[in-house]
Amino acid sequence: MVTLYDVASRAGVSIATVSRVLHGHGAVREDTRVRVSAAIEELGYVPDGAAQSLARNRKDVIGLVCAEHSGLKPDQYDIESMSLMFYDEVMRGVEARIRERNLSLLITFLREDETLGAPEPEGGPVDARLRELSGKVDGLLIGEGILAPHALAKHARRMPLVVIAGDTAQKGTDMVSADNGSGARALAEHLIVDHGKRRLFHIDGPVTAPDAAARRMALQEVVEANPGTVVVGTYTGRFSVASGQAGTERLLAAGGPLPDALVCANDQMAIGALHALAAAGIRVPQDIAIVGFDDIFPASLCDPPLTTVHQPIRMLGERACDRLIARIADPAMRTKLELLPTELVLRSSCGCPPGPARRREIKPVPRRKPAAAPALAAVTVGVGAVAAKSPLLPTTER
Amino acid sequence: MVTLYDVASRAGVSIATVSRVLHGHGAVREDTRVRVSAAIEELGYVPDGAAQSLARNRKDVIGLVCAEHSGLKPDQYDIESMSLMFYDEVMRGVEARIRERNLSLLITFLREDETLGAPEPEGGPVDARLRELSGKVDGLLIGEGILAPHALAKHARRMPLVVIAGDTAQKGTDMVSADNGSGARALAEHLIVDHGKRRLFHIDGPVTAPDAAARRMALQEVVEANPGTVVVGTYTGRFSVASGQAGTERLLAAGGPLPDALVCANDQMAIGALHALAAAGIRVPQDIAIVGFDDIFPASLCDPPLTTVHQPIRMLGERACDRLIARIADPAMRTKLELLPTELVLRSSCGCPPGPARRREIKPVPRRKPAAAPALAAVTVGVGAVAAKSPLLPTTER
DNA sequence: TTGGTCCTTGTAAACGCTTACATTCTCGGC
DNA sequence: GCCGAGAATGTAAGCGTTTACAAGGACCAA
Repeated sequence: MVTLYDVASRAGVSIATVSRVLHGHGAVREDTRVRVSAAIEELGYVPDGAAQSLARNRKDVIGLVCAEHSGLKPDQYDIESMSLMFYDEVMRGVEARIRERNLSLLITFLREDETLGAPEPEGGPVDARLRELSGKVDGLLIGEGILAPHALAKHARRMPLVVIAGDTAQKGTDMVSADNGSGARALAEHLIVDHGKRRLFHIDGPVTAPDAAARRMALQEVVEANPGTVVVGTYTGRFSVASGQAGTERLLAAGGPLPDALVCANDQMAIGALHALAAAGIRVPQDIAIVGFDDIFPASLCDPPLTTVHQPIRMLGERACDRLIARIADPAMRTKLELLPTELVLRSSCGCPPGPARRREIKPVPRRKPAAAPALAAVTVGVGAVAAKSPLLPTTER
Repeated sequence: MVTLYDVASRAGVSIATVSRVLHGHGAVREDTRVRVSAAIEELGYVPDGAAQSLARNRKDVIGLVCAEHSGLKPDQYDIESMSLMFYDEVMRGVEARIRERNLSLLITFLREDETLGAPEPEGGPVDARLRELSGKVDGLLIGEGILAPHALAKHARRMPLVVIAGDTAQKGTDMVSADNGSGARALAEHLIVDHGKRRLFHIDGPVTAPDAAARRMALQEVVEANPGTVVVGTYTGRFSVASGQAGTERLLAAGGPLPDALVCANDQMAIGALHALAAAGIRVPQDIAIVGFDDIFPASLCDPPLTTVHQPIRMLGERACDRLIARIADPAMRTKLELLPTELVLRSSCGCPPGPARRREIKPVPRRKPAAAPALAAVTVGVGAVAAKSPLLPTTER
């Protein structure tokens, strides 16, 4: 291994001078600079990152912890796992920011079976992995649902940490999330106001999922705000295609008049519903409208293409990264919850005319203040520039 | 920051003892061990990764360098960029291996505009990024086409390095790649032998792409080996949906009898071809058969579902990682090119009956020895276990 | 008791870098 | 030719670990 000493002795200077040349810091005479540069080049010297970190007292590395589906074999890499793309895109957002600042990105996947279930006991495997990780980074970005709140808080006390797409009710931790509530609200209003749908059937997500909760609450608010509108039934699915299909089959089996629209808590379940309806010979959107949520890639491919809500996933990564870097710089900064605006994507499954998708920016709607959480340090709703320039539900062709 | 010294003084021992407890190395009396563990826990001590790396003289980190498409905005995250999933899946393979050995994974994306074009001058941006990276890792995994061969060789001399899916003609560097040749050969044989197609039209990839070259060569060999079979025309596309569509439109515009089949160098172009044919009212596979390559996710969704060749992408990551770890352990090891077997995925676009995809393992076919490269250090073709148990083109239902 | 073994623990020297501070040059003004 | 100010360079003290080696204790046999 080539070290500073090797370069120094080759160039006939001290290691301090080599270091100065390397970073262009102190003043170095031009001819020495040239001599040293030559030595560096000839020896192929590359500074040792570990030694630099130690001496500078910072690692210039930030860690990203993603939740990975468990036991997924390569050939099962199907629509269910498309949600994997969530972290892939988050990662790209993070990486873009990281790079601008000359930092590095350390990635860890946590398997589903490691992360779910009861709050992990102290010293469990996830806890241990996280500890080890934290010795190698300046700060941590953690995806939703990876750690139980108390464990999260514990780690956050020890090191800079930002949660991505977490439970927005949780306080005292930096968090960046998509504005599920406003998205779901806009979607419901589109169905009810624009398309005059009155009788809705709700294919809900799991009760444990915080984003499902936000979407559910928004739907209810819109329904309440529009007299004559009613949720004729709810099926609690598991965010999978199969459960969307099952829920729809059960709805059909129950008989009675069809509802006007099926509101699905995510795209996968909407796709499942589409399958079930097609099998029953029911036409979408003529006989019944369907909407999803998330705008996963296949949403634009199915028949009819799905009206849904797009999440700014990559931006989630960027913002979370910005926040983390800010916190590393100032550990005393107040914690914040930042909600990013979503976007309505109108395709034809809701009854809109076929053709290219139309997109609507969604103006963030201040959430009902959660009764039990008045002490939230700060809430940033939406993002200045984007929110400011968008009037309520403008339609923009792209 | 809590250090070894803090723990040591709290437990009333020396730092050496704390270190021993931490790693369970030397003998430590039970009661001291307990005392030290308690101190560690109470103080929330986490060893500093940089200091450990420095003292141990290894980083326990490996780097993965991926090529990212440039200027891709979030809402353009469409089928063209599905190839991004390539690295996402490679990454998961790598991560799986990394984790088993308690290493960490450092990720860097290189943008297309940084990586393409003429061999980069010394000290260019990519070179600089790579240098910096290499100070932080024990070894590097580099994706195809990121560095010009000579630059690659230069870096490989300086540190352990394995190329993923690179130009298989290049020698002297460790490389793990999918067996494009055997895959393309099997696909062509399926069309010609099993379906009796005789007149093929080839929608080829860019001349600069090494995998396109491998596929092209295999197609030609199969055609030559089957008298009466002919490639009636070739269109050189750019691996995009649009170019597949354009190539097909040009074929149709030329008039004359339709060929029996369209052999596309990747799935994206096959999908473009499908669009063009549908627009012209030509039925697939009744009027013409189509096959793609890569088995990207949407290949199973289009109409008709695409017959194609599946690449073991995740395994690519795993093998490359294994190889890298081996090289780190033994830098003097001979370099190897490892080709992983591909898999034929039979759906209905080739004329096979509709229904669930059938998959065929592909027995690796030794490649024609490239005339100009006899000095290849070693060639491993296929993978022992898989290759051994599969007779020529067995059909396996899954 | 004494000497010799183990077992346990402590001491101190790396590891390769950054950087505060000390030292040596260089050079213009007198 | 000398002085002083700045510029250029060198010296050395960390940074937080690991680990070779030394040293101290406990215990047993003689």
